[in-house]
Amino acid sequence: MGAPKQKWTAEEEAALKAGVLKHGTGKWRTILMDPDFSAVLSLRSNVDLKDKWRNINVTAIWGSRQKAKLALKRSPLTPKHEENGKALSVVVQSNEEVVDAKPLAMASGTPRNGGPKDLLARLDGSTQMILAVCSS
Amino acid sequence: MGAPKQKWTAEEEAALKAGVLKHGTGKWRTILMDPDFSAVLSLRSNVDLKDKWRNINVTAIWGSRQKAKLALKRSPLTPKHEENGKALSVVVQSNEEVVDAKPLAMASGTPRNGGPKDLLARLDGSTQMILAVCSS
DNA sequence: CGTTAGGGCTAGGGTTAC
DNA sequence: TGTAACCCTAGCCCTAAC
Repeated sequence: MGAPKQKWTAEEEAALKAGVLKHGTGKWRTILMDPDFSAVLSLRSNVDLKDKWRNINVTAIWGSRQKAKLALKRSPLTPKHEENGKALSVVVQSNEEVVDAKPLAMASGTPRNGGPKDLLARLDGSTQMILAVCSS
Repeated sequence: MGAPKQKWTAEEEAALKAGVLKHGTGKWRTILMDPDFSAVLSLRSNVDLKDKWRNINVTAIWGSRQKAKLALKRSPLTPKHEENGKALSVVVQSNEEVVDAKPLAMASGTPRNGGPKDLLARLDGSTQMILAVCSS
C-alpha cells in the first residue's frame, strides 16, 4: 500500500531530539511546524514523532537500569483499577537516567499554554538530556 | 498536567445517557446541574459531556466498516469479564443506527403531569437504563 | 461573560511488518 | 521472538459563533 514501512534516518531522529529539546515533549505539531525541522521531518506526521519518541525512550530505559518492568505485565488477575472519584497515584520515575523533558517544559510556571522560556534553565544539575542531536 | 486522563466510568456514561434522554442533546450544562446527575458527573464539565457524547455516537455508527476488520482481529484469548459487578442489560439491536434521544425526550411534549421524568428520576449509582444508545 | 459545536491534538493501547 | 513503525481512538484543548 502506501506505507512501505519508512525507517527513521539519523537526520530525522536528530531533528526530533533537537525539537524536543527546543519545544519540550508533547509539542509534536509545534516541532513539525518549526522551520528548523520541518524540512527534515516533512515526511513525518505528529503522531509519527510521538511514536518515535516513545520507541527511543523505551530502548533507552532498557539500556539503562530498568528491566523489571515487563515482568509486571500479563497478570492473570485483573489489574483493572477503575476508580470513580478516587485519583490513582502515579509514581514518577526517579531522576538519573530517564530522559524526561516534560518537567523541563512545564517548569516554566505557566501551566497552560506557556512558552518555552527558560527551557535550558533547568538543564544543568541533573543533566539527563545530553544525547540531543548526536551531532548536527 | 494534574489530570493523567480521566477515563469515563460506566456510571458516568449511564448518567450522561440518562441526562440526554431527559433533557435532550446539547443541554450539557442543564444535565450537569440536574440533581439526578450532578453527583455522578461532578468531576465533569459541560464540555466533557459534549465530547463524551460525541465519542459515544461515533462508536455507535460503527458497523459500516472496520467492525468486521477488528472483529476478526479480536484476540483468541480474552477472558475479560471483569466488570465492576454491575451487570449491564444490553439491548441487542439488529439495526446499527444511532439512537436519537432527542425525539424521545421531546416526544412527551410538555409533560405537565406524569411525564417520563418520574421513570428517570430514580437514577442512582446502579446502571439501569442502558436500553437506548447501547447498540451492537 | 457563558455555552455549545466542531476541529485538532496528544497519550496510550493495539497491530502490522520486518 | 522481539522490535520498530504504524494504526485507532478516548479524552482534552482551542477557537469560532451565538
